[in-house]
Amino acid sequence: MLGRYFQPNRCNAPRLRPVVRPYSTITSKHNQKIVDLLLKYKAEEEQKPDANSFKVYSFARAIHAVMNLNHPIRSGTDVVALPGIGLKITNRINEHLFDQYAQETTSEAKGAARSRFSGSKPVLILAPDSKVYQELLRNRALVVLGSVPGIGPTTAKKLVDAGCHSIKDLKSPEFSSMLTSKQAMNLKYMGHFEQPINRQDAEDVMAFCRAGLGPEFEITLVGDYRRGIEMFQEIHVMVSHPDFVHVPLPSDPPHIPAKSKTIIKKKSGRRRKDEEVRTNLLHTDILPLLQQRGLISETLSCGFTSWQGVIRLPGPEAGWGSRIHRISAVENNDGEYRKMSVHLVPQKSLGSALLFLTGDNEFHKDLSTRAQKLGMLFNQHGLWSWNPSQTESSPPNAEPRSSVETTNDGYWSLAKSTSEEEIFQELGMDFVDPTKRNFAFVSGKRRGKRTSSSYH
DNA sequence: TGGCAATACTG
DNA sequence: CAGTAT
DNA sequence: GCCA
Repeated sequence: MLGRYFQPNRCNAPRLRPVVRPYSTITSKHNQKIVDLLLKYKAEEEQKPDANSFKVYSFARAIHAVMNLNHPIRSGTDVVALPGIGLKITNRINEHLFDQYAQETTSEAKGAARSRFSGSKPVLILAPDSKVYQELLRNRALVVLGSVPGIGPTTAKKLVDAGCHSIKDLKSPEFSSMLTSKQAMNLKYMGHFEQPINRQDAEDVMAFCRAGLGPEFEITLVGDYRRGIEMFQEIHVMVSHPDFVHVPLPSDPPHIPAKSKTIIKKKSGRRRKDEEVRTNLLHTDILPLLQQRGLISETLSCGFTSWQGVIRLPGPEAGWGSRIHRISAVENNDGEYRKMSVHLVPQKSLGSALLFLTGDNEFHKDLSTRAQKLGMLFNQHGLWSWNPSQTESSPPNAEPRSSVETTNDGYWSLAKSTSEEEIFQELGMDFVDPTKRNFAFVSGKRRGKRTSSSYH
């Protein structure tokens, strides 16, 4: 499973017969056009290199359902209740019907007589005030509004019932006031976030940050970029500075509760956190600078050492323009906008943070598991060793001063954290190139790639 | 959110 | 014919 | 893709 064996080119498949279509001679008395439409979608899915066979089958089922109809489909309501036809196909059929209707009305306008007599197929004519046409309009509006991220079927229905029928309508204050702040933001940046980010975009952003923050800040592109991915959805940046040195201890005291003893919850240190939020370089320097220089456009969430939000792509250095120009561009929502995150990391934790922020998820989970098996703990701040309580006479020279009052059973001490190499070494692994940090590697490392076939 | 079908090929 | 790959 |  998991598409490990997919063949990029079907022409290489050795024993593939000419594509067998269950319905090679498909005719429908009343809905030929719609059957053709669905056949086209089915074929499209089949062509894709990573085709989903269940999806293909679903189209086949839908085609079958339509074929069995003994009356023409006029709108989605004729078809939505049919087994095997769900929301997406209903919407596609509606779209098709609407287009067909528009086409026919224009040809009617050109010459009523001609279209009346030359059309060999039954012509679908709908009065603009007919119930069926209203239904098509409503469904079309539901689809359009539902295409805004964060607006689902429920909100879409509310909006349509309130008289909102298009994205343009939605942007008027009357309707945009019905949106949550998140929905409003997704509307504002519609068409931006779906757009892929390429490596050059990310490099431009990094260059812009470097120019804006000054030489003492060390800036690294992490996430998908560092794993060598060509196109991705979000830019992740790691920032460090010699003045930012705070390395928090793991908050969960014991790593493996051999016996589920009383769970110790220490909520001390709150005041500290508030204090740090104010003095943190992220809040005092990085974010204000990036904002003033016209990069940051929106803040989605802002935590202690990390920020996530929306930026305006600055483009290559030659096209950065003036600060004023960029600021006004952001104000007018001009330019290209993408999601970005910034993580402020102490230099001491550079290696573990790099590992943590580069990912991917599976790889990083694997590291955590390996650490656990060694009785250690891996997080973005470091690889930690657990030192059992020093009731015995072995107070290690690590850094017991930072043990705080976590528990009486022992304390965490930082084993390795400054470079990826030393962390790999400590975990007993060879260095893994960032481009190899993915599920395939993790699973391949565990056991040689075997087929699932095994006899018994 | 995750399970899902049909069939040609293999031995 | 059943298991498997697609 | 659909559906429970």
